[in-house]
Amino acid sequence: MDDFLTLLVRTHKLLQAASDEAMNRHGVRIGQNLILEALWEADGLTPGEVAARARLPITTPTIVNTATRMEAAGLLTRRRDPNDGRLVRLYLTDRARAARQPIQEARRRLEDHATATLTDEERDHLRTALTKIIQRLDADQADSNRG
Amino acid sequence: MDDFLTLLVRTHKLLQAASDEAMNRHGVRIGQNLILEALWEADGLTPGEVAARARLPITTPTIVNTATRMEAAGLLTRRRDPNDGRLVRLYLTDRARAARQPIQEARRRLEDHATATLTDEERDHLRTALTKIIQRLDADQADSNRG
DNA sequence: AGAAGATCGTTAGCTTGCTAATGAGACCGT
DNA sequence: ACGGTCTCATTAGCAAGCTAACGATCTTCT
Repeated sequence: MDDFLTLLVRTHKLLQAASDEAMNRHGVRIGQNLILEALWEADGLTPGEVAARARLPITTPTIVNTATRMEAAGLLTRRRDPNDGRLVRLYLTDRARAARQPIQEARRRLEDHATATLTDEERDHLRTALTKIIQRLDADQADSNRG
Repeated sequence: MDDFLTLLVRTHKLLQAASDEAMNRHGVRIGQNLILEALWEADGLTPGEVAARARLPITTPTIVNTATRMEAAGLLTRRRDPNDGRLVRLYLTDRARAARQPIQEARRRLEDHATATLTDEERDHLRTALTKIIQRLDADQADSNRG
């Protein structure tokens, strides 16, 4: 009988691998997804804005490094903000915009596939449990940040 | 309302961070845990054996690289097998053996803490759901490995 | 106006994971 | 006995994440 930590890490690893494989077929790596999602919603954000608006906590240096790889892959371009020389704005290329539908579709299908053997009730329970754990651990972090 | 993939990645990230912090207090990093667990059970395994017996799938190069860091940190020593020159055996130091109880205890406490706001029933549901997902995705992998 | 401070992106350097390529050693068949 | 093959650990090189340090630019205060 495995402990919960192990089950969760195992699930995460399998899902990340499957996500990466699915996205690869559209010329995108798993680590680029958060940036794509943010820029699909609002093109021309700065790295700091992407980090702040991403659906998951991510640091600015990670955005910058990933953006560099995406630039090399022809997925986005960097342009200096004309009004504030400190800022750099990230703009998606046509290729990155075209990948939106297929990638979102692929991720939705993966999620459905992974949870296909669960009942609706089990899916609900799963979301509830994960949400509770996140709230609990987030609260700890807030505490430690307050010192 | 977040999708399941996001909830799971978020949970994983928080738990990994908390695990790493807990283990740091005993001079061990999160990535070293799988090797420690394997060698606590059976000291003197080879990198390949550690990879095969670890509680989670992990590749041999990852074992080798992590073992190098652990050697530098004084957690283990490498010794060539006298009967087979290809093999390298990994032996824990006293320090690594002494860390066993506190680390296992810390991980157990973390797991209890993270799931403290769940009912027993919710915990059961969670394990069931994760197990089902793992089985599902493992089956896919087996398929693709068969070609 | 000019210095001090705040706010950016970036770089440096680390850990953890992967796949593919290397090289040393054991084994097997002739 | 020795050439080919198989089996190991290791190395090389990449992606993705982090914290800390750096350097450029804005802002603010006197």
